[in-house]
Amino acid sequence: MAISVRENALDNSRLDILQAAAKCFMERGYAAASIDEVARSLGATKGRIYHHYPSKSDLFADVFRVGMEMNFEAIEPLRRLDGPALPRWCEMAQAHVIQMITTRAFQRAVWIGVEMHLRGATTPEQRDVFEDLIGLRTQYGNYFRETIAAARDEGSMRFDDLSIANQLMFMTLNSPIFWYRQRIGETRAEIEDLAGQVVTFALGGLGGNQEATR
Amino acid sequence: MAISVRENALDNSRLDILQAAAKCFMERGYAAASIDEVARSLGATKGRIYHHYPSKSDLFADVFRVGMEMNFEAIEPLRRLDGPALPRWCEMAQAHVIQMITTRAFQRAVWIGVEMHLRGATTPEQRDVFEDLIGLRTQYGNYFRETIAAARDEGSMRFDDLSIANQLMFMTLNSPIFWYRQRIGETRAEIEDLAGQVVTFALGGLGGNQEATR
DNA sequence: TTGACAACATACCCGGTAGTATGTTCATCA
DNA sequence: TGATGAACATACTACCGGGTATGTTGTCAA
Repeated sequence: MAISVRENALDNSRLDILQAAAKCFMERGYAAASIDEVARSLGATKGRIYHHYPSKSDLFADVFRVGMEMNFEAIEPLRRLDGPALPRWCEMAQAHVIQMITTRAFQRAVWIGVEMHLRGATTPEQRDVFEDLIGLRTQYGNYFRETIAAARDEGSMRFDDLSIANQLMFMTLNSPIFWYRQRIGETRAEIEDLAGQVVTFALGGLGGNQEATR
Repeated sequence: MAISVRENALDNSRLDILQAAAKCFMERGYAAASIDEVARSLGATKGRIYHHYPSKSDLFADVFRVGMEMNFEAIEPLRRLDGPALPRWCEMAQAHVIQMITTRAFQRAVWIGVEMHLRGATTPEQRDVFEDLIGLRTQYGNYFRETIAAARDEGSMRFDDLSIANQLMFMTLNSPIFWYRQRIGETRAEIEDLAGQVVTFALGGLGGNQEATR
């Protein structure tokens, strides 16, 4: 059908914009990233972007949303696994870290958005849209929070305050968005090994029983 | 002496500016923070700030520098302690986290500066000044890096890649600059307990022998 | 007492950027 | 085949914020 082709083209065009925007937001931050620069990196002009998004804020929000949607997709099948919480957490954490690495630009934008919200660096108009996105992020975070709480109850993790533990865990698991650099010719196995080291660190931090999973 | 009084007044004036600037940079980020806003939070105008600093970039650099100087002061006596590396690391880490909490605005600015450098979001003029500051930060980081390397050699820590472990450790120890909120009537003991949880997480992440320190 | 200078405040310029208003082109459809 | 609208590009405005040029006030030194 012609319509589906057009809609597909539309979606592709929007996806291109989103990817370029994510990269710019990652490289410059929200305030310093300009719409002109996003357009220039696409070989286009502002007109193209403002045709799809009413404002810079809305463009950023869409990057945020798509980033979170990718995260949900990545762990959705894992969080429903049966059995003890510890191996389930390991699977979820590993998938999360790989997600941070492979969709780094989007995840960096998510981080920026969360940070802006925490700092209150949002205008009243942004507030409503951000509330939704932060809600998504909180829900996603709760999946992990519930899992480590269960693991603690099962005796396979040991930590004091749940909120603090969750904070520190995410700080660790998210950290590749800051320091990861893509190597030329890097294999999937190398990325998984890297992610494994991050997960191992987080597991240790949560007082996890290393022997039980190795 | 009259001169020393005047110089002292100068230093106090500059310190006020630095504190206000650190707070603005923390709340808005480098790009979004404006000189006018820093001045306004001091009940002053731009003139005062540009009298002491030639540019926004130099003001930021001074915040960065002072933040790092405070860090060095905090761990200098500890890093020279004799004995095994593990308890020394615990002391250093605890002091570091408390530093992150008590001088949060400055440390947040340090983070912003490091991030800008990593992203290459610096102008050629900023480059030279930033190189110095990043050097300070690297030197500081090496104190910890050497300590955990020693601890691993001594068998009291267990991790794979030293660089990654150091990255993840700092990510954990620095994280209060993002999520810590001052509570009214909070005691020193409560802060130390909070810091203790952060240090414990990092220690576990580094494969530290928990029993040896408790 | 007066000249000089530090420590600001005031007023201004100007480049960059978000957002808008208006073309332009091309495909689709009646 | 002509009309219509999507998907952009072009040209423009408004404003904010870094930086500067200049005025003002108080202090100290000779």
